[in-house]
Amino acid sequence: MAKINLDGGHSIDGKLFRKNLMEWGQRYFRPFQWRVTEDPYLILIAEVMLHRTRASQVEPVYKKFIEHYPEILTLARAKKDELSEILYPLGLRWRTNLLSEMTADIVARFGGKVPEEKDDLMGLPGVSDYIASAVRCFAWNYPEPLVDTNTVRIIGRVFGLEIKDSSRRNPRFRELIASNVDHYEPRKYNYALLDLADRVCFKVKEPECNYCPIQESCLYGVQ
DNA sequence: TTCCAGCAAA
DNA sequence: TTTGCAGGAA
Repeated sequence: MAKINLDGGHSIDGKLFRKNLMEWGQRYFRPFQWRVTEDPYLILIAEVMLHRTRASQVEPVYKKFIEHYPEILTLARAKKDELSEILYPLGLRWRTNLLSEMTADIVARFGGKVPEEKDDLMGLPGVSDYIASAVRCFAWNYPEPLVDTNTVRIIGRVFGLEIKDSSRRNPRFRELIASNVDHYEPRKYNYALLDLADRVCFKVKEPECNYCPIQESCLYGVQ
């Protein structure tokens, strides 16, 4: 019975938490294009696009993008103006340059293959902890913790922690998120967390706790 | 800690 | 019209 208990705070039955979450996640899985592939290149591209950008906004751009650049060598040969035109609707225009630099780096230092090691990924321009972890989890199924605005919100609510903008850099949050990752099916687990954040555990709108699969583990709303 | 930058939902 | 978004870099 894997109990999680840090600093004498709230403790949960981690095994039950994961079971409930993943059963729910299987049912409500959002089948985005970048989720039905294990190609690390495609997953990396998606993660870069999802950076501070809604999935619904990414969908049409991603589709068009991979039609033009189905693999990394076609992207490496891309014309700059065509690339920025495709990426334009996403905003954050510095993404174009970063993506070019990232691509060139993968070609130059890793022979055009997206590296599998965490440190190698994090050495790429535009790639830090979140994207490196996401690629490793979704492409190779490594049990990586994903620390982003969504997982911070869910885990923060479960453990009754105050959630601030800076919480995603808080080691305590990172520890809690890491200690709950499922080690048998990490990909399924992390997708379920992101889907739960989108469909139930809303940020601004009041979360729909009555429909939440992990309600019994969660301190949110408990008196 | 602050900026990023277009878009869609509210 | 305002608000907030699958983070990273400065």
